[in-house]
Amino acid sequence: MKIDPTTGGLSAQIATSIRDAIIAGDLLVDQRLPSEAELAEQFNVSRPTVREALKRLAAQSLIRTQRGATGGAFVNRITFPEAYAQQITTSTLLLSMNDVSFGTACEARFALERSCATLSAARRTADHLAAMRAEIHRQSQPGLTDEAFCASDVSFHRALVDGACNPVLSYQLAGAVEAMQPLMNMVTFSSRDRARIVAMHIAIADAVEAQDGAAVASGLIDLEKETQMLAEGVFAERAAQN
Amino acid sequence: MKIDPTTGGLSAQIATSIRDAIIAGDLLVDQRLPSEAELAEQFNVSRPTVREALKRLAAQSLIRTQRGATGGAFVNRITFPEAYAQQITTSTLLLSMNDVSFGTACEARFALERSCATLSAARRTADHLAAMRAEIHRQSQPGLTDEAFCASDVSFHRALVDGACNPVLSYQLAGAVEAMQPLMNMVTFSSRDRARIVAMHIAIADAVEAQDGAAVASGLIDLEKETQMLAEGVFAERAAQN
DNA sequence: GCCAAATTAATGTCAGACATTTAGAATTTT
DNA sequence: AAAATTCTAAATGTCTGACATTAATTTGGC
Repeated sequence: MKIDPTTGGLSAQIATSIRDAIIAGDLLVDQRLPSEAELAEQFNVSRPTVREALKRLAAQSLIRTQRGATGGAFVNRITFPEAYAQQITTSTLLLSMNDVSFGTACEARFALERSCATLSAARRTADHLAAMRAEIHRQSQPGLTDEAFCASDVSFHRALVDGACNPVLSYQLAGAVEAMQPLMNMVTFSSRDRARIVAMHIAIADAVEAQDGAAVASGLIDLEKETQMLAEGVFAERAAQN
Repeated sequence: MKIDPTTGGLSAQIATSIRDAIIAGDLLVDQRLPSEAELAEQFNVSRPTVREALKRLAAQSLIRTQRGATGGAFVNRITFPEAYAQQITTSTLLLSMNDVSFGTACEARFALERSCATLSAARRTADHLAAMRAEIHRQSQPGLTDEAFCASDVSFHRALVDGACNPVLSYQLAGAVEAMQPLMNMVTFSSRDRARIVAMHIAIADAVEAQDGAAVASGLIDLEKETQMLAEGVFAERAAQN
């Protein structure tokens, strides 16, 4: 574990050093790191400095710490839910902080989602279908808030993605789909808009049920067009008000 | 900024509290947080505890710190390269730590990559094409190490993805494509295998040049089949040795 | 009026201590 | 002898206080 004295602070260097060891496979999952005192001696720094480095790694779920006699820092097995959460946080902030246009984000989102149309049509189980139908039903309820409508929309698409039965695909798409939610919330839907979207969701669900991948993909294309058009209208209206 | 005393340690709670404030928009980009001493007073904890919390946030690129008289912690604008790096780290570890099969990861990767075939065919510039051709040339050189061949393969696909001219798409796919590299490195390619892969790359590049999105997608399907077949062979051989 | 030195406010680091948690060993009790 | 309890040790979590380092600001001298 060598350190590069040029970059950042000491704690950052130590964190990088340990992270590289984990990535390189020098430290295996569930392996215990030396105690904080030992690390401090090894790196020739004080214990608080080591602790800051360990907190950095803990923030990325690379390690977990345990108190007690046999405690210490352990290399953590990153789980899919943890990775989901991290990716969604990063993606959401990236979009909200970089003036990404609605059109660009929307295009990326639907392009990615179309990638699992074929697989989802082929492999979806009854559970996935049921989840999609349930969300469609929820969306059709009158008096739903915009937030609730969007949340249901996200759940619908998540069910579609999960239908591909590929956890890696689900993970990658989670960021793309969920990170869009704040942007989607900027668009308010009239009840007529909602009806059209629900109709498209029904068409997609029908295609998934019929295991017709091409129809699923074309349904998603229609939905993207509709979404883009709606957003354009909303933004044009807002621009006119100013 | 309230804290939930039930979960984790103090520093984790403080980090969560500040992170939520950033996500909610209470703290804007480039806005300065209170000094460590002030935060310590606000949360009624000591300075080291606050520092550990800040290090957690710094590890996620949510804040940056600056020393000096006007220094402090500032809300950081997450840049695409930073987000890339984080996503690649997370994705790589997720795959390597969870016994994800080569087939599953490969399927996800190509499915995602196909999603930008149409866009890339339509929008690619001369630069993207040149980058693809350059990588094909590099891959054709004899005596290349397996690592160098795989690295060039990744660069080729990155150029293809970037051709879609959608930064959000590039970002999302970076994780999928690059995270596969360690798994790909497990497969060693004979010179005959390489020749076939290069031929497929040429077919894809030709399709991109001709702006034929369907041909790009079908080229990617062929490439996925070839890759899966090669991997199957390698794994079968390894199993036979044991 | 301009340049250099002192000031100041902030983070970065260190040292030592105490608190808390937990596993395991030692002890006591049944 | 076995089981329950207590004790102990090792580790992280936290606090206090101090000093080092950095960089903007102010002040002083020319």
